Amino acid sequence: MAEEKLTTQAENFSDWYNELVIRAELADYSPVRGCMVVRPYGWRVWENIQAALDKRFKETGHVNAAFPLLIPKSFLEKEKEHVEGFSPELAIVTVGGGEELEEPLVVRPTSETIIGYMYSKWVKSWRDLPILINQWGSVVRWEMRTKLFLRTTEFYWQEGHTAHATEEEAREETFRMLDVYADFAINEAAIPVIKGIKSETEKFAGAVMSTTIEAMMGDTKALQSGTSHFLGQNFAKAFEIQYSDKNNELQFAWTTSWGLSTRMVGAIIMTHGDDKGLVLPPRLAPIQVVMVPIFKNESEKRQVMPVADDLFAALRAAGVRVKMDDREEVTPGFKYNDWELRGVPLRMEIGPKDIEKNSVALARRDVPGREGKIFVPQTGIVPTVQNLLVEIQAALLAKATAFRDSHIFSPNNFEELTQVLQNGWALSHWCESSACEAKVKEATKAATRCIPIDQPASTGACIVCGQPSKRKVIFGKAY
RNA sequence: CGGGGUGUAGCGCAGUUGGCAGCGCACCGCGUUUGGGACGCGGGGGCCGGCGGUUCAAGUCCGCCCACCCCGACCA
Repeated sequence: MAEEKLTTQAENFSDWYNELVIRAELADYSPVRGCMVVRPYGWRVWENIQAALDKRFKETGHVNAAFPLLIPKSFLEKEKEHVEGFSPELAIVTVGGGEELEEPLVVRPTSETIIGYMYSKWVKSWRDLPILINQWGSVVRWEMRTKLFLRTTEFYWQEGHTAHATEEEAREETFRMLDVYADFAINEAAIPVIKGIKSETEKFAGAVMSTTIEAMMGDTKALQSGTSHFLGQNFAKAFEIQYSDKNNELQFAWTTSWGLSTRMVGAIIMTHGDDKGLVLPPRLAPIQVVMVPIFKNESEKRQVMPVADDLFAALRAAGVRVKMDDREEVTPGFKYNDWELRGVPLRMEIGPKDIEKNSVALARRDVPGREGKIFVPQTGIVPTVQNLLVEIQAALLAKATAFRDSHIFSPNNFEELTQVLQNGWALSHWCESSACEAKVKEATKAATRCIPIDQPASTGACIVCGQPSKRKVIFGKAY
């Protein structure tokens, strides 16, 4: 049961987040360092994310499968950049069944290697391509500093792995899945994201090109919320994924991989949450409408409950995720705060006055106080609620977009760049050299987030060194 | 691994010159309450992070160790 007030975002955004995750019962700390327990309420959010993504994966021709958790250590070593990137954060199993293993097994940090190995077995002919497989699972990366949902030692995600006959096809796939992620983020999570390409230093270990959707959190820090990689032939060569083309010539395949994790839950919390707690987008909320019946005594209860039950049944029959909070040991006021903390988009209050007037009170989570509370007739409650949920979903996206756009700046020089990065992102010309990127990081702790894909053609001078630049990049502090 | 901090009930904390281990919230029971975080009465719950030392006596003093948190280096 919730206690009193949350730390406010202004007081300490990080404390606000940590307290909220615990008190809203999304997740809890586990006895194992850096690992988290996803509690039922948090997991239902993840399940809704999974459903929305999985539907999109299927629509774009992908199928699900499952690959092993344990991978021979030698597999990781077959791709040079991949092993360099991941070896510091591997968990390694050396004993099984009481015996020292002949070859140590790594707990997968990602599955390019073992899937690459399997693809080499499955691919013989151009007719075997493309292979479009996704897997839902978890991976382990031995992180130094962890934070619930954002960075934990084990995290849950999906990883898609595809193999194609041509470079062009593989590049198309990379961007197709980036579009899927962006569509999901915007239309399901109500998080405006910027699609872009990662710099050389920020890209995935082993990729030729990494793309990302970047979101701005409520403290203006950036969160990479999903990534899609064009792997070129790097893994195909390391694992000998080869096929005979139509001319019977042996070719290496071209592969991609793309992932989105439970980090998305953290993104939702930090994009929409406020000082009263969580604010969940209706499309992903485990509970879309919570009903709070109000009565003082048995006689009022006998009047109120049958009507409340009927409304509940009508909403549920219409597919609305509705919950009746019929606890009698806590007051309605307590319930209001409790469900606001948990981010339920819409609250319905129904008491004796409503029975008299054939009305109910509806309170929007995204509009605080009296302004968000309206009285509507019980008649037609289903469309009323459905329309409001759609409205709330749109309002969340609009609000988050306005917030983000008001915190993206266009500094004119390096000095201004360091200034604006204290309170947002910078969109600037950049020569794409690692040296200039490092200088910005040195001065501000901010890195390049991505080169936005959708940007008007322009030429300019690198904000750091003044060399000519053809594209703008986003700089920002990141999680 | 560097810098800083904290370990006392589930959570947040107090504990004076060393002298019966406490408070608030949460939890359990009973009753009254219930349209924005109700109240009364009665209860349960402790290896005071660990080990060692000083002392008649240690949550308190001394030493060592451990864990966790925050800030950096690394990261979806």
